[in-house]
Amino acid sequence: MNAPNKPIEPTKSELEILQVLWEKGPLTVRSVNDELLKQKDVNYTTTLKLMQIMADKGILKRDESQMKHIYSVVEEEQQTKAHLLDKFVDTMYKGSAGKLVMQLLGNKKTSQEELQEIKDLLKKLEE
Amino acid sequence: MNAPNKPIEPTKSELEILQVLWEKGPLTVRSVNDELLKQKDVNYTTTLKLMQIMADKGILKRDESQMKHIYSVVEEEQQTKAHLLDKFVDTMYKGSAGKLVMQLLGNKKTSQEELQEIKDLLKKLEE
DNA sequence: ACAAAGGTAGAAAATTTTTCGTACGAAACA
DNA sequence: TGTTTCGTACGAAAAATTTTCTACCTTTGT
Repeated sequence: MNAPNKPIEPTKSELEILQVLWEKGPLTVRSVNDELLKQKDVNYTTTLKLMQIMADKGILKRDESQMKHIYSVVEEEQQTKAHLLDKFVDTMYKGSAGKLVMQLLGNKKTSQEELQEIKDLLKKLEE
Repeated sequence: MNAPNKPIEPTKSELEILQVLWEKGPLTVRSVNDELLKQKDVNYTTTLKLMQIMADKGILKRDESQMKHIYSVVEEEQQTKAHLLDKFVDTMYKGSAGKLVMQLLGNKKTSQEELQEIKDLLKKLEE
Protein backbone atom coordinates (compact mmCIF):
# COMPACT_ATOMS: atom_id res chain seq x y z
CA MET A 1 0.00 0.00 0.00
CA ASN A 2 0.95 3.56 -0.57
CA ALA A 3 0.83 6.74 1.44
CA PRO A 4 -2.65 8.16 1.13
CA ASN A 5 -3.53 11.47 -0.47
CA LYS A 6 -0.40 11.38 -2.48
CA PRO A 7 -1.33 12.20 -6.04
CA ILE A 8 -1.21 9.24 -8.36
CA GLU A 9 1.49 9.29 -11.00
CA PRO A 10 0.84 6.38 -13.27
CA THR A 11 3.52 5.24 -15.67
CA LYS A 12 2.76 4.90 -19.34
CA SER A 13 1.58 1.31 -19.22
CA GLU A 14 -0.25 1.86 -15.97
CA LEU A 15 -2.15 4.59 -17.72
CA GLU A 16 -3.17 2.19 -20.47
CA ILE A 17 -4.68 -0.07 -17.88
CA LEU A 18 -6.45 2.83 -16.23
CA GLN A 19 -7.96 3.77 -19.57
CA VAL A 20 -9.49 0.34 -19.89
CA LEU A 21 -10.87 0.32 -16.38
CA TRP A 22 -12.23 3.82 -16.78
CA GLU A 23 -14.07 2.81 -19.89
CA LYS A 24 -15.25 -0.64 -18.92
CA GLY A 25 -15.50 -0.48 -15.16
CA PRO A 26 -14.15 -3.13 -12.77
CA LEU A 27 -12.69 -6.09 -14.59
CA THR A 28 -10.62 -9.22 -14.22
CA VAL A 29 -7.04 -9.25 -15.39
CA ARG A 30 -8.08 -11.46 -18.26
CA SER A 31 -10.60 -8.95 -19.51
CA VAL A 32 -8.22 -6.04 -19.19
CA ASN A 33 -5.62 -8.00 -21.08
CA ASP A 34 -8.10 -8.85 -23.82
CA GLU A 35 -8.80 -5.16 -24.24
CA LEU A 36 -5.12 -4.32 -24.36
CA LEU A 37 -4.57 -6.98 -26.98
CA LYS A 38 -6.75 -5.00 -29.32
CA GLN A 39 -4.18 -2.24 -29.23
CA LYS A 40 -0.90 -4.02 -28.81
CA ASP A 41 0.79 -7.31 -28.24
CA VAL A 42 0.98 -8.05 -24.54
CA ASN A 43 1.36 -11.10 -22.36
CA TYR A 44 -1.23 -12.06 -19.79
CA THR A 45 1.29 -12.31 -16.98
CA THR A 46 2.65 -8.91 -17.85
CA THR A 47 -0.73 -7.32 -17.41
CA LEU A 48 -1.29 -9.31 -14.24
CA LYS A 49 2.00 -8.19 -12.74
CA LEU A 50 1.34 -4.62 -13.66
CA MET A 51 -2.08 -4.65 -12.07
CA GLN A 52 -0.70 -6.27 -8.96
CA ILE A 53 1.88 -3.54 -8.70
CA MET A 54 -0.81 -0.93 -9.15
CA ALA A 55 -2.81 -2.56 -6.39
CA ASP A 56 0.28 -2.42 -4.21
CA LYS A 57 0.71 1.24 -4.93
CA GLY A 58 -2.89 1.85 -4.08
CA ILE A 59 -3.93 2.86 -7.57
CA LEU A 60 -6.20 -0.15 -7.87
CA LYS A 61 -8.07 -2.21 -5.36
CA ARG A 62 -9.30 -5.72 -5.83
CA ASP A 63 -12.05 -8.00 -4.77
CA GLU A 64 -10.51 -11.35 -3.93
CA SER A 65 -13.70 -12.99 -2.76
CA GLN A 66 -13.98 -14.81 -6.06
CA MET A 67 -11.28 -16.85 -7.61
CA LYS A 68 -11.16 -14.44 -10.49
CA HIS A 69 -10.10 -11.25 -8.78
CA ILE A 70 -11.92 -8.16 -9.81
CA TYR A 71 -9.87 -4.99 -10.05
CA SER A 72 -11.25 -1.49 -9.83
CA VAL A 73 -9.84 2.00 -9.75
CA VAL A 74 -9.45 3.62 -6.35
CA GLU A 75 -9.40 7.29 -7.25
CA GLU A 76 -12.13 8.89 -9.29
CA GLU A 77 -11.40 9.11 -12.99
CA GLN A 78 -12.05 12.83 -13.03
CA GLN A 79 -9.80 13.47 -10.08
CA THR A 80 -6.91 11.58 -11.58
CA LYS A 81 -7.35 13.25 -14.93
CA ALA A 82 -7.63 16.65 -13.33
CA HIS A 83 -4.39 16.10 -11.54
CA LEU A 84 -2.60 14.86 -14.63
CA LEU A 85 -3.89 17.72 -16.70
CA ASP A 86 -2.77 20.12 -14.04
CA LYS A 87 0.69 18.69 -14.04
CA PHE A 88 0.79 18.88 -17.80
CA VAL A 89 -0.23 22.52 -17.82
CA ASP A 90 2.36 23.28 -15.19
CA THR A 91 5.29 21.65 -16.87
CA MET A 92 4.42 22.53 -20.44
CA TYR A 93 2.84 25.94 -20.09
CA LYS A 94 4.13 27.19 -16.77
CA GLY A 95 0.66 26.75 -15.40
CA SER A 96 -1.08 28.90 -17.97
CA ALA A 97 -4.22 27.14 -19.14
CA GLY A 98 -4.71 29.98 -21.60
CA LYS A 99 -1.48 29.16 -23.35
CA LEU A 100 -2.56 25.57 -23.66
CA VAL A 101 -5.86 26.47 -25.24
CA MET A 102 -4.06 28.76 -27.62
CA GLN A 103 -1.85 25.92 -28.66
CA LEU A 104 -4.88 23.72 -29.07
CA LEU A 105 -6.57 26.21 -31.34
CA GLY A 106 -3.48 26.69 -33.42
CA ASN A 107 -3.13 22.98 -33.79
CA LYS A 108 -4.02 21.69 -37.22
CA LYS A 109 -5.19 18.45 -35.78
CA THR A 110 -7.88 20.17 -33.80
CA SER A 111 -10.84 19.90 -36.09
CA GLN A 112 -13.45 22.49 -36.84
CA GLU A 113 -16.02 20.56 -34.87
CA GLU A 114 -13.80 20.52 -31.83
CA LEU A 115 -13.33 24.23 -32.18
CA GLN A 116 -17.05 24.77 -32.36
CA GLU A 117 -17.56 22.53 -29.38
CA ILE A 118 -15.14 24.57 -27.34
CA LYS A 119 -16.75 27.82 -28.38
CA ASP A 120 -20.19 26.57 -27.44
CA LEU A 121 -18.85 25.47 -24.12
CA LEU A 122 -17.42 28.88 -23.40
CA LYS A 123 -20.61 30.58 -24.43
CA LYS A 124 -22.59 28.50 -22.01
CA LEU A 125 -20.21 29.45 -19.27
CA GLU A 126 -20.69 33.13 -19.92
CA GLU A 127 -24.32 32.96 -18.98
CA MET B 1 21.67 10.28 -34.60
CA ASN B 2 18.06 9.39 -34.88
CA ALA B 3 15.74 8.65 -37.76
CA PRO B 4 14.46 11.94 -39.10
CA ASN B 5 10.84 13.08 -38.99
CA LYS B 6 10.10 10.75 -36.14
CA PRO B 7 8.29 12.74 -33.48
CA ILE B 8 10.35 13.50 -30.45
CA GLU B 9 9.34 11.77 -27.25
CA PRO B 10 11.41 13.27 -24.49
CA THR B 11 11.59 11.52 -21.16
CA LYS B 12 10.78 13.37 -17.99
CA SER B 13 14.27 14.69 -17.33
CA GLU B 14 14.86 15.38 -20.97
CA LEU B 15 11.80 17.58 -20.86
CA GLU B 16 13.25 19.54 -17.97
CA ILE B 17 16.28 20.30 -20.05
CA LEU B 18 14.15 21.29 -23.01
CA GLN B 19 12.26 23.73 -20.78
CA VAL B 20 15.49 25.48 -19.92
CA LEU B 21 16.68 25.67 -23.50
CA TRP B 22 13.30 26.89 -24.67
CA GLU B 23 13.36 29.67 -22.17
CA LYS B 24 16.99 30.70 -22.33
CA GLY B 25 18.04 29.70 -25.81
CA PRO B 26 21.25 27.84 -26.71
CA LEU B 27 23.42 27.22 -23.66
CA THR B 28 26.39 25.31 -22.36
CA VAL B 29 25.87 22.29 -20.16
CA ARG B 30 27.10 24.33 -17.23
CA SER B 31 24.44 26.98 -17.70
CA VAL B 32 21.68 24.45 -18.13
CA ASN B 33 22.82 22.71 -15.00
CA ASP B 34 22.88 25.97 -13.08
CA GLU B 35 19.27 26.55 -14.08
CA LEU B 36 18.26 23.04 -13.08
CA LEU B 37 19.95 23.50 -9.72
CA LYS B 38 17.41 26.19 -8.93
CA GLN B 39 14.72 23.55 -9.06
CA LYS B 40 16.40 20.41 -7.83
CA ASP B 41 19.62 18.81 -6.79
CA VAL B 42 21.47 17.53 -9.80
CA ASN B 43 25.02 16.66 -10.65
CA TYR B 44 26.88 18.37 -13.47
CA THR B 45 27.88 15.10 -15.11
CA THR B 46 24.31 13.88 -14.98
CA THR B 47 23.13 16.86 -16.96
CA LEU B 48 26.05 16.51 -19.32
CA LYS B 49 25.32 12.87 -20.00
CA LEU B 50 21.65 13.55 -20.48
CA MET B 51 22.35 16.29 -22.98
CA GLN B 52 24.82 14.09 -24.81
CA ILE B 53 22.18 11.41 -25.09
CA MET B 54 19.68 13.95 -26.34
CA ALA B 55 22.21 15.08 -28.94
CA ASP B 56 22.63 11.45 -29.96
CA LYS B 57 18.91 11.05 -30.33
CA GLY B 58 18.76 14.17 -32.43
CA ILE B 59 16.73 16.18 -29.96
CA LEU B 60 19.59 18.59 -29.46
CA LYS B 61 22.43 19.68 -31.69
CA ARG B 62 25.67 21.19 -30.55
CA ASP B 63 28.29 23.58 -31.67
CA GLU B 64 31.65 22.01 -30.90
CA SER B 65 33.75 24.73 -32.41
CA GLN B 66 34.46 26.08 -28.96
CA MET B 67 35.69 24.04 -26.08
CA LYS B 68 32.52 24.81 -24.20
CA HIS B 69 30.01 23.13 -26.44
CA ILE B 70 26.84 25.06 -27.05
CA TYR B 71 23.67 23.01 -27.18
CA SER B 72 20.49 24.08 -28.91
CA VAL B 73 17.14 22.50 -29.63
CA VAL B 74 16.65 20.96 -33.06
CA GLU B 75 12.89 21.00 -33.37
CA GLU B 76 10.86 24.15 -32.93
CA GLU B 77 9.45 24.59 -29.45
CA GLN B 78 5.93 24.99 -30.78
CA GLN B 79 6.17 21.92 -32.92
CA THR B 80 7.34 19.76 -30.06
CA LYS B 81 4.72 21.12 -27.73
CA ALA B 82 2.01 20.67 -30.31
CA HIS B 83 2.97 17.08 -30.72
CA LEU B 84 3.08 16.43 -27.00
CA LEU B 85 -0.24 18.13 -26.45
CA ASP B 86 -1.71 16.10 -29.24
CA LYS B 87 -0.52 12.90 -27.69
CA PHE B 88 -1.89 13.98 -24.36
CA VAL B 89 -5.32 14.73 -25.81
CA ASP B 90 -5.31 11.42 -27.60
CA THR B 91 -4.44 9.27 -24.64
CA MET B 92 -6.36 11.16 -22.01
CA TYR B 93 -9.41 12.35 -23.89
CA LYS B 94 -9.58 10.03 -26.87
CA GLY B 95 -8.57 12.92 -29.05
CA SER B 96 -11.35 15.24 -27.98
CA ALA B 97 -9.90 18.68 -27.37
CA GLY B 98 -13.33 19.78 -26.22
CA LYS B 99 -13.29 17.30 -23.35
CA LEU B 100 -9.92 18.62 -22.30
CA VAL B 101 -11.11 22.20 -22.20
CA MET B 102 -14.11 21.13 -20.23
CA GLN B 103 -11.87 19.50 -17.71
CA LEU B 104 -9.76 22.61 -17.61
CA LEU B 105 -12.74 24.80 -16.89
CA GLY B 106 -14.02 22.51 -14.20
CA ASN B 107 -10.63 22.51 -12.60
CA LYS B 108 -10.46 24.51 -9.40
CA LYS B 109 -6.87 25.34 -10.04
CA THR B 110 -7.75 27.19 -13.20
CA SER B 111 -8.02 30.73 -11.99
CA GLN B 112 -10.59 33.32 -12.94
CA GLU B 113 -7.98 35.22 -14.90
CA GLU B 114 -7.13 32.16 -16.92
CA LEU B 115 -10.78 31.68 -17.64
CA GLN B 116 -11.10 35.24 -18.80
CA GLU B 117 -8.01 34.87 -20.90
CA ILE B 118 -9.45 31.86 -22.63
CA LYS B 119 -12.74 33.58 -23.23
CA ASP B 120 -11.01 36.58 -24.74
CA LEU B 121 -9.04 34.32 -26.95
CA LEU B 122 -12.13 32.61 -28.23
CA LYS B 123 -13.84 35.92 -28.87
CA LYS B 124 -10.96 37.08 -30.99
CA LEU B 125 -11.16 33.91 -32.98
CA GLU B 126 -14.82 34.45 -33.73
CA GLU B 127 -14.11 37.62 -35.64
C1' DA C 1 56.71 24.98 -16.74
C1' DC C 2 53.35 23.69 -13.54
C1' DA C 3 49.22 23.46 -10.97
C1' DA C 4 44.41 24.45 -10.72
C1' DA C 5 39.99 24.91 -12.72
C1' DG C 6 36.71 23.58 -15.83
C1' DG C 7 35.45 21.04 -19.72
C1' DT C 8 34.25 16.37 -22.48
C1' DA C 9 33.85 11.32 -23.01
C1' DG C 10 32.91 6.71 -21.85
C1' DA C 11 32.15 2.93 -18.81
C1' DA C 12 29.57 1.51 -15.27
C1' DA C 13 26.28 1.56 -11.48
C1' DA C 14 21.68 2.40 -9.69
C1' DT C 15 16.89 2.93 -10.24
C1' DT C 16 12.59 2.50 -12.38
C1' DT C 17 9.64 0.37 -15.54
C1' DT C 18 8.31 -3.51 -18.22
C1' DT C 19 8.28 -8.29 -19.49
C1' DC C 20 8.51 -13.17 -18.87
C1' DG C 21 9.04 -18.02 -16.82
C1' DT C 22 7.67 -21.20 -13.57
C1' DA C 23 5.07 -23.08 -9.83
C1' DC C 24 1.01 -24.14 -7.96
C1' DG C 25 -4.09 -24.08 -6.64
C1' DA C 26 -9.05 -24.35 -8.09
C1' DA C 27 -12.55 -25.44 -11.40
C1' DA C 28 -14.28 -28.10 -15.40
C1' DC C 29 -14.86 -32.25 -17.50
C1' DA C 30 -14.06 -36.87 -19.73
C1' DT D 1 -10.19 -40.08 -10.56
C1' DG D 2 -7.18 -38.06 -13.66
C1' DT D 3 -6.19 -34.52 -16.72
C1' DT D 4 -6.79 -30.33 -18.93
C1' DT D 5 -7.77 -25.52 -18.51
C1' DC D 6 -7.64 -21.15 -16.35
C1' DG D 7 -6.53 -18.44 -12.64
C1' DT D 8 -3.01 -16.20 -9.16
C1' DA D 9 1.64 -15.57 -6.92
C1' DC D 10 6.30 -14.92 -6.95
C1' DG D 11 10.71 -13.99 -8.54
C1' DA D 12 13.92 -13.25 -11.95
C1' DA D 13 15.24 -11.00 -15.94
C1' DA D 14 15.24 -7.53 -19.47
C1' DA D 15 14.92 -2.92 -20.95
C1' DA D 16 14.83 1.90 -20.32
C1' DT D 17 16.06 5.82 -17.69
C1' DT D 18 18.90 8.28 -14.58
C1' DT D 19 23.03 8.95 -11.97
C1' DT D 20 27.83 8.59 -10.84
C1' DC D 21 32.83 7.58 -11.31
C1' DT D 22 37.04 8.13 -13.53
C1' DA D 23 40.18 9.50 -17.09
C1' DC D 24 41.93 12.76 -19.72
C1' DC D 25 42.21 17.20 -22.43
C1' DT D 26 42.31 22.38 -22.66
C1' DT D 27 42.56 26.82 -20.75
C1' DT D 28 44.04 29.96 -17.22
C1' DG D 29 46.96 31.90 -13.87
C1' DT D 30 51.12 31.57 -11.19
